[in-house]
Amino acid sequence: MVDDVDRALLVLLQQDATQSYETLGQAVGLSAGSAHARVRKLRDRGVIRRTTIEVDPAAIGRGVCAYVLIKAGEWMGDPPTRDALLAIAGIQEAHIVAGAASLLVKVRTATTEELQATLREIFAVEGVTGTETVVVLETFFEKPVRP
Amino acid sequence: MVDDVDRALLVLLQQDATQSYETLGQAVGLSAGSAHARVRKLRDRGVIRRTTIEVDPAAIGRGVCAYVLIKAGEWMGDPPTRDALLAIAGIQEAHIVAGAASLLVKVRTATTEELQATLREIFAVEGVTGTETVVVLETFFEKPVRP
DNA sequence: CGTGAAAAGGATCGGCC
DNA sequence: GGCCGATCCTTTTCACG
Repeated sequence: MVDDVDRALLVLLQQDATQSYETLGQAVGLSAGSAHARVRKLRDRGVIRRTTIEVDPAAIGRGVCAYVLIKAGEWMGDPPTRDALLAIAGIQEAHIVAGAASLLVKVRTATTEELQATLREIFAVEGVTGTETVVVLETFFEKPVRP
Repeated sequence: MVDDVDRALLVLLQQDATQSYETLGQAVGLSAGSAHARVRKLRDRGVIRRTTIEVDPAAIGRGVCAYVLIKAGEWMGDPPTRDALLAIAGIQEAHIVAGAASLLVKVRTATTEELQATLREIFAVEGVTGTETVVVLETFFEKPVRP
């Protein structure tokens, strides 16, 4: 389904999605046309979800990062909960998790005041009985995925 | 430093970094050339860190996702710790955090057995006195950052 | 699946407002 | 800063192995 050449292409594109198919092809021992065909198929199959840019959070007023574990008194894995969390601007990711907490969300804000406001919003969501916040002081690293 | 037009460009590029500067320019009311100049400057200033692809984790054998809170008996915010964590294949992100735990890492593996192996590797790192693992059952959503 | 080459469309640069 | 226009390069497609 995804062979070694595909994996190599994925790694290269994760590093830099602006390089030409010519360059890409040379790196994996293929012609530009073939490299292109491979990548198109990866896109069509959904292996490549999209091409994006990585933005420096601090440069756009999102310098504060925290993970919030959310405890619930009821099942919160349904669309209404999802929509309520989606509507909170400070929340960037939301996951249903196993363990003492029901949900884990990643929050990014400009200031700690905004973080506080976001926590208030989280508490206002139906079913939330408690939160535990882990504030990120520094990000050590973020590796691209190795396929 | 980053005005409204820049912010609009960042949002558009996060959604789809493959669109032409012509399209981009029309969306923000600029010519293709000017849109291009804006984006280049955003790159040069480091606001745009890089252009990447988003890969479906399940498609490349990374279907299992977990967050691990790491407790330490000593300060673990120095390069040696960083390097030790970098060397662990299953770890995708590592953050220094405030709270009961010292570090928070994001782990992605193909299977729960591999997750277990990764936890073993984490315990082998100098200074680690305990871990608390939060397994992700389902990802609700991952929003692009709104500048 | 791969290749090579032609056609179409963008990226990029310089001169100018 | 932004616009326009002219190259140059890439993406994209196609007939063929």
